[in-house]
Parts: sequence; structure tokens; C-alpha cells
Amino acid sequence: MEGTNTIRSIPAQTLKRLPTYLSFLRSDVCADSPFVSAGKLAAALDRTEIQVRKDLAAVSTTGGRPKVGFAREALIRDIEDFLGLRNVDSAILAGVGGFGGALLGYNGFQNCGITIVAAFDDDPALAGSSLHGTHILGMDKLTSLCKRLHIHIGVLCVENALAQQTADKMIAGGVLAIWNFTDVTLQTPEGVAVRTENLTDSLTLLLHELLQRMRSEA
Amino acid sequence: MEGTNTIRSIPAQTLKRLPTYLSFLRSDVCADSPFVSAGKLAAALDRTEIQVRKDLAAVSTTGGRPKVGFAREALIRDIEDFLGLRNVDSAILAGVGGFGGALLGYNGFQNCGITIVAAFDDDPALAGSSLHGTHILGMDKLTSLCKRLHIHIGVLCVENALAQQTADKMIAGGVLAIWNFTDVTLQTPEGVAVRTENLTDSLTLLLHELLQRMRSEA
DNA sequence: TAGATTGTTAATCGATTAACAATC
DNA sequence: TAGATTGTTAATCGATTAACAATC
Repeated sequence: MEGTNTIRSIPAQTLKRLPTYLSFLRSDVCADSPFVSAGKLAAALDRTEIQVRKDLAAVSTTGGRPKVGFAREALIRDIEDFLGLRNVDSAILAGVGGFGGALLGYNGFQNCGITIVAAFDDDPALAGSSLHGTHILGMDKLTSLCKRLHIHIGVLCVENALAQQTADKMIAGGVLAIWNFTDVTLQTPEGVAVRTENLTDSLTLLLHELLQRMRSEA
Repeated sequence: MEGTNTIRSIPAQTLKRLPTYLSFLRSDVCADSPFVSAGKLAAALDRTEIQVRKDLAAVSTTGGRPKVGFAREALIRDIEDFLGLRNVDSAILAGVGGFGGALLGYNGFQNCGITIVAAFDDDPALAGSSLHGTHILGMDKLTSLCKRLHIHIGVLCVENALAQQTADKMIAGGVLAIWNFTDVTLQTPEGVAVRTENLTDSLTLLLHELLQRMRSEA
């Protein structure tokens, strides 16, 4: 119960919003002043001021100054620390078709301190080539390479039918976090973190919203 | 207050889970039997049985049969109806670089009944060409084409810096639903539905989870 | 009948919002 | 001082879970 090393725990919903705050704080829109108020963040991110204040209170170490706001730089550092960023890490990517190929050219990895050290694909025509500066290897090399280089992050962009087995290969290689771009709900052991970007589900929800609006308009 | 035409309203969190149920029900794993139990869904999708039962109760018109489960086909139809799918609709896509290009080859659109009728890009080298069977036009044509063809859905894949202004063009053309693949929080009028796939935020949360697990392991 | 499964009502839990106090 | 903004405590709201009844 004692000790300062305990990991602070914050509401799950607050956690989800932190990256949004972070990217806004880092953006040009904020760069003009060394201070940002909760109200300004709220307006830009389309949330209530009270919610933003509470969220920031949960992670800010220095707190804000009445009438002034939060020191931008300090707040950025607090959020980064809380999220555990500022760690450079390596990752591999499986499935270079369509999406996977596009992701190899995605800046976001660098912004998050991630380097894609290799990509894998079943297509023999691709093995040996490289894309956006990343080498492509056969899928059979995935597990061993992850083991050898102690890779903990895998990006999964294969077809749905291959999703589970490819995830299994990653896990066998020691991967602990999977960024899942397939539409499959992966079955993984306890220790493995999975984040699924299910585009089909997401599009479905957008269409639902559209339809509702068109209905209520009629 | 009276009348059967009122739109049923369900919890927001239930709504979010419906597409997941739907895609599982449609999948091969379910095809062997005409019935599915809440327990089976729960196990496959990593949720509690009680939650699934409550969610299904909210949308199922016929209800389930004790000891048997829900009729698969009927349940699929109920969810589709509720979500307002089974409407064919047209969409346009802006920004054919990286992601946008990959999305043009994405099956999910057809599965959701969406046809991408045109793509737009600022790069003059691309205008006039086509990719994955979709014509690419200059960005200046976006608004007028949307108006002319009564397009209501826009997919936004341009660079962050161009995000807002491109969204504005879509809205000027009558687009009512934007699928946003940029990292920008768009400012849009009331009537417009926006769904943002902020990959950077999502990756950030995955890294956070990874770090927490590695910490607690140590 | 017994057992599996659905369906519903009540209890708990967590998140958001509101109200207000504190401070520069 | 007055006003803007933060910070905290209490009230409301919604979602999840638990308990149990209903049914094939």
C-alpha cells in the first residue's frame, strides 16, 4: 500500500482520450503559446471543458495555474510519461498486400518511436524484395526472426483467413503486442496485448449513423 | 408517443458491439448449425455471456429459444435491419497516396454495400489514371461531382494538413458521412457524421498496454 | 424430470456532469 | 477587486454484472 512506485491508475475512458490530447498539444495550433487551457482543448477536440479538466487532473504532475492554464511542454511530458512513450522499440509487419504495404510507408511509426525492422509475406514473388525501405521475407522466417531480435510488436495485415495462424507465429516468436488490421477476433494468451482496427465494423457503424440522420431528416 | 414507427433506441455500447456479432454470425465458424447460443458468441468474441444475451435481447425480434439458442439467419437479419444495412450506396475517396490507394482495393466496401464511384487527388500525375478500377480525378472536381451524383459518403485519406479543407469540400458537395483516416479532429456542422480512424492514437494505446505488461512482469 | 438456455429485474459499478470552492 | 480558470466533492446517469424466474 505504501511507496511511490505504484502505477497510478486512471479511468479507462480517460486513458483512451490521452492520445488525442497529446496530439493536439503537439500540433501547430498550440505552438503559439506556452500555455493551454482546458477550455481550449475542449473546444478543439469537441468535448466538455469539465471532462478535459478532470482528465488532465489525472495525469498532470504540476497541475494548471488558475487564469493561465497548463504549461504546454510540461503537460506533453506528463502525458508521454503516463502513456509510457519515449521508448524506442522494434516491430515486424506481416502481410504486405494492400494495407500492409501502405502501412510500411506510414509516418506514425516513427512518431511513436517504432521501427519496422522487417516485413513478411506468403507471396514468393515478394520475398527478397523491399518496400518503402523495409525488407520482405517469407512467412516461415517470422517466428525465428522475432525470437532472434527480441521483437515484441507485430502488425497483422494478412487476409482474414490467415489471421489467427499468423498471430500464433508472432506469439511463438515472443511478440507481446499485436496491432490487428484483420477483421478477426484473435484468440491469444493472457499476456499478449491486442488492438484491433476492424475497418468493416467501423464502416458499418458510420453507415448506421448516416442512415439515422437521413431518417430523422425525412 | 404512440405508433410503431419510432426508432428503437439501444445503449450506445450495445450498438458498438453489434457489428462484431454480425460478422461472427456471418462467418464460417457459425455456418455448421442454424442456431447459435449467447454462450457461443461470448466465447468467440471474448465477452461475458450475460452481456451478449442482453445485447441480443435489444435487437432480436423473435427472441431465442431456451435450450436451443437464436436462429442464426433471423438474428443476422435483425441486426442488419437495426444497423440499417442492406442499402446500396455510393461513396467517393479523397487522397490516393498510401492508405487511400490501399482502401481502393479493400473488399469491405462491397461487403457493406458501398461502391466507390471516384477518387480524388491533388497530384496532377494521378489525375486521369485509375487504381483498382476506380477513376482518379483532380481535387477541384470533388465538390461538383458529389453534388451531381448525390454522393453522401466520403472517405478522407489526405495528409493531415489538407484534412479540414478537403472535408469542407466534401460537405460543400453534400456529403453527410465522413470516414476519416487522418489524425485530425474535424470541425463539421451538426448534420454530418464523422468516424475517425486515428491510427496514431490507436498505436499509442497499444504501446501503453505493452509497456504496462512488461512493467508488471518485471 | 432435469438441465440448458433465455429473459428480466435488481444491485453494483464506473463515468460524466453539475455545483461550488480555491487561486492567481 | 473582479474575472478567469483550476480543482474537488456530490449528484446524476448509464452500463455491467448478479440473481433469479421462465421455458423448452
